[in-house]
Amino acid sequence: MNQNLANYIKSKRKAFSLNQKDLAEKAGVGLRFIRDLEQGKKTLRMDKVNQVLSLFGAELGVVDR
Amino acid sequence: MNQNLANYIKSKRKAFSLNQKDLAEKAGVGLRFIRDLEQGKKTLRMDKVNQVLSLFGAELGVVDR
DNA sequence: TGGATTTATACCCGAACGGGAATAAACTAA
DNA sequence: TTAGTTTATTCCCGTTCGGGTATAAATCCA
Repeated sequence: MNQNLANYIKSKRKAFSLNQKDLAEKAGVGLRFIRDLEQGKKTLRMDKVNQVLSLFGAELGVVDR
Repeated sequence: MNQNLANYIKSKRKAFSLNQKDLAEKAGVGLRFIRDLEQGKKTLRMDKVNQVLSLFGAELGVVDR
């Protein structure tokens, strides 16, 4: 799923024609975080991830594996 | 959604007749973490949350808001 | 090909997560 | 009630996340 999360963010970002820096600013997180996120880092903090997802009308939730 | 995550864990835990201590041990996380989780703390680390969810065949994923 | 833009990697460091333990509170049963 | 179990609150403290920055690598066009 982490690959999915990373890909979701990456594709959404590109769909909005944003670069990582712009996305970081819009989401209110650091550039480093966007990079960790798009590279599938697994130890991210949920609240920060949700800050980014909310820009795209999404959030973290429980899904079946 | 955080309330949902908290409630999901809590109801699953009870469905398996586990107390927080047992769940913590089975998931390989600290008791403090289970408590933070069930009380809806938003700044949890994704990997730790997934450690717990995997016991119930679930995981964190992107969902619509 | 070369220059500009974008992305990736590496470092420092403050802030806070999470483990563990102690204590208190809440709940249940006898 | 009282004892026993479970859950909640609070502390110390090591580990690491995430911001910021600098540098390198990759990508994109003209």
